[in-house]
Amino acid sequence: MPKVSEEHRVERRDHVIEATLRLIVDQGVHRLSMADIIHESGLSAGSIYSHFASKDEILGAVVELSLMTATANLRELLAREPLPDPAEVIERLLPKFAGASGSVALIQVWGQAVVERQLGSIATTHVAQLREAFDQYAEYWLAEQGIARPGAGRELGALLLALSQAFTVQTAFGEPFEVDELKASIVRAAELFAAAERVGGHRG
Amino acid sequence: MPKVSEEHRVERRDHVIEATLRLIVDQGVHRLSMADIIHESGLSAGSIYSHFASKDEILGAVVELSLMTATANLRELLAREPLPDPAEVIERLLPKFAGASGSVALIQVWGQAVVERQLGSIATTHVAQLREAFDQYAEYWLAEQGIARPGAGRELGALLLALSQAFTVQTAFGEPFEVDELKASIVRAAELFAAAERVGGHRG
DNA sequence: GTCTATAATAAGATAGAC
DNA sequence: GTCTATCTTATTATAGAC
Repeated sequence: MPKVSEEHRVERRDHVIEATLRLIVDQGVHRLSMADIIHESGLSAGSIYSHFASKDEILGAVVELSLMTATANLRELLAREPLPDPAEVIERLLPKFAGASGSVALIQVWGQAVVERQLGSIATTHVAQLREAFDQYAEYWLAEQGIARPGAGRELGALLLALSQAFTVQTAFGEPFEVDELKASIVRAAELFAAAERVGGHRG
Repeated sequence: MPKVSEEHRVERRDHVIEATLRLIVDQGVHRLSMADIIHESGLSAGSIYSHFASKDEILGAVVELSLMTATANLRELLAREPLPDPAEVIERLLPKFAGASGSVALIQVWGQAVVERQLGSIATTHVAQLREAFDQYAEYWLAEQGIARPGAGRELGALLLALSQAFTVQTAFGEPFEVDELKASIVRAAELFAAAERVGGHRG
């Protein structure tokens, strides 16, 4: 196995993937052409096609990277001491690009994943992992609040994942959404959840 | 003003818009070609171009219709007696197509709106209206629960709008999301909100 | 208004030299 | 592996008859 060559290969692929991601943020998937990717990456057509079989393969790699990034970020947050609060977790899920860019990219990625079989199955895998990470975070966070009811973590995890999706949508849109208001909603929802658990657990 | 002609015009436009929407649900915006629209609508190229200046104009109309539909549906729900519960409201927001299709279309529409200036401003308007309708629904619903604190409607409205966005994402994806779990989250969040208001109002 | 046929261009992918 | 040049097909939009 030639090691240098392998490193080079990965480096080149990442370079192309990131150029593509930038383009998607700027102009959207539906205006994305190979000519754009060639220009933005600074590589040539021949070079790109020696690393990717097709434009679709590049898109697949972009989808995978985007979704993996969110899960990786959440896992990193899970390991922090002290544990970040729910609003912070959701805010730091997409730091690949600053501000709205990560959200814009992710929404485009969703649009692809929802419509293309192959991308959809990639997405399913990563989303399941993201969900697990959220459940675990919720469990830890509830434990800090002195709550340990089995199942509570999963319930709050579901809510937080849902709210993180809303966060993605709203930051991508910008106007007329207000990020601070949404963050307040998230914090409040989590607090209400914890308070209710503290008082009486989940009433059926 | 020739009335028949005007009706005809609107009818033809709607026909094209709905054909386009079907295609978007099936194959996504990024694979949408005029040839597809021509075939799916059953009209000819010449006919379509006599009603729309360009493919982009068709897409704009699709975006506008999709977003208007959600607001219109919510307003209709607002007028119902008895008032539907939060989970039902969110579920019935996108009944234009049954099941996941409405969500799939809407996610595609978001992807477009987030990236194209012109579509973005259309979206901003409609989203603001949707938000207002949600606030009002929340106010009514809280009133039914015996809660009338000024501002409470806006707070719950923000939460419900956010959760409706998550609902759109999750129904569009399908696996591994579970709609019933999300609906349970929505109901529970609303109930916790109401319960907290009943006990002590919003603590700062 | 609507149709068929087609012009003009854009886009994905490959060939072949280095 | 990488480049330039190019092939081939798709694609948007229009022309002109009816």
